[in-house]
Amino acid sequence: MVSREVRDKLTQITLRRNIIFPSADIYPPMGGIFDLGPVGKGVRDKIVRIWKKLFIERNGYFEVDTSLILPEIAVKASGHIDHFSDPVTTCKSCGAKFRADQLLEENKIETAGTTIEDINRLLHHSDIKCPNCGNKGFTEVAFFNLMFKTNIGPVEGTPGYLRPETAQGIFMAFPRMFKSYGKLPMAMGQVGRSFRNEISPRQGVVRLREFNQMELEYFFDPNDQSFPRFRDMAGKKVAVLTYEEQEKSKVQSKAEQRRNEAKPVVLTCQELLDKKIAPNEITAYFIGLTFEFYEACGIPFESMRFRQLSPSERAHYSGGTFDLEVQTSFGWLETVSLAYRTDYDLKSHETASGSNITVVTPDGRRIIPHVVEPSFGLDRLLWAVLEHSYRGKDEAHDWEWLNLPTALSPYDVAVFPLMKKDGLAEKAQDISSLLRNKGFTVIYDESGSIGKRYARADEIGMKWAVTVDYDTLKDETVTLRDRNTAKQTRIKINEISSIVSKF
RNA sequence: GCGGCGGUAGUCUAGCCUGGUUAGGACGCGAGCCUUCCAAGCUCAUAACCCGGGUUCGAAUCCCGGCCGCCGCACCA
Repeated sequence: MVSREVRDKLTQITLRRNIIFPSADIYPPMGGIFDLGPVGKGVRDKIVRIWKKLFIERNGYFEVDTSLILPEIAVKASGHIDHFSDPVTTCKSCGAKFRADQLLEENKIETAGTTIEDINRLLHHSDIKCPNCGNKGFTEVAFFNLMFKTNIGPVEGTPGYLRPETAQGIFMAFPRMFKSYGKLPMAMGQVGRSFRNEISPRQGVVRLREFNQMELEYFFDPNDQSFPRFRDMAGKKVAVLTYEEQEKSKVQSKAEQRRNEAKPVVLTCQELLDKKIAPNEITAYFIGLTFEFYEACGIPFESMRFRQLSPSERAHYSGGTFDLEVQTSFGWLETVSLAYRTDYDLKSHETASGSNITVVTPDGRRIIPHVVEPSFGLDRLLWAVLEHSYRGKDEAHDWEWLNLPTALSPYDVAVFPLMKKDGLAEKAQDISSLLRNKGFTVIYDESGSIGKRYARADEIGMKWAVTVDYDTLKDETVTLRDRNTAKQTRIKINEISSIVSKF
């Protein structure tokens, strides 16, 4: 586990360097909403770039960008009106808040399919006592929906909602996309923002009201759950915490503790299939690909595991769900959900819209495709990446620094003149624009001493720093400093671009 | 939402208990001098009492409410 101290130190850096900071904070603060400064945005963009490479481009999948605003009928169909709002009631004696349906269920009163009026009646005609203070008497049950509601059109226009996940846009675009490109299996992904009006956001960027997702929907014929070229992934090693393993740990207390004490097993993707842990090649493939992605983002193998969810934990329609959890200062943190959603979503939209969403297979069957969905929480991943990259002082650094993978460096290269005078600054600026014109992102810094500038660059995780000194003026060479070792090598100016882009 | 604790420049913090300060310091940032490679030094500058109300001649300080944060509980389809 990453220590609490690391979280505090990192939080100071992210504020001091404006990597992540509270939104609109010239006004009274809002919880659960943050801005990214240039460095945070730079690192996050690079995480997205790697994701796209692996989850979209590698297998020729489609990337789309669907709307943030959804009509009410769509969120009704997806189940977010009914399942995404909690019936909340308050104890009149002690003020504790409860979910009314859970109170009833705990007292063996069936609530499935009941309306809010039913729940109210059942609750107020029962002898249920407050689990907190033991007294009877609850307030009127009210729904609290986690979606942001708005109006489409003028004041009293059609009700609309900010999307609570990016997935629904993909499902609704599926029929149209399939008609022009369609052949199963087919996959579409998108990177975008989603909104959940959390009751009490906590823990920095871990629970946000406005957050970023990277989701891929993989559509396939349920009669063929193989994955094309699965063999490419078959040997990939992953860590998995099976449901059985979680059950075996006999710690009686909280489910969370039970999970934490259970040991993940390291298996290849092929073994996931052989041992029947993964339901199909598709799931096994994406488990492997997710590990590859996280390792590329600098998360150590030992600090992550796919946890198989128990039947009671996963959504009712799910054919199997695995969460990727990463060790952070908050404990094991869920950052990816890999869900087998069956045909639930497409079927719901077909029913609600009346559109025909079936597709015809090559052998003439008319089916609704099934879906496997790897869904990534980008903000949580960004935070986990930062925590794992944090380094304190060491032999090569008399300051804190971020050991980000080269591919996640917020800018490609830093350029410093050894000093401002004698034309060094001008030469360094020339080199900066040369590199910028070649498409590199460059930070140029001439203030303070050279050591201070190295420290500043290290603190935001810059991998490379080029320094212009007096030899540069004589022979067109510069020194290239590697962040991790602080070692410098002298290279020609025209070699910079090949070395820096090599990674 | 409940309970406990907290909120002072960009960051860290002193002051609060025991009301009266030009609200102090450090780091950072900016300008300048100096400086031939890892947060050197000097000068100057920038910048803060979360919001609202109350008590008082006077509130960063005491009281109440709100907002936000941390910890615990609850919640997290």
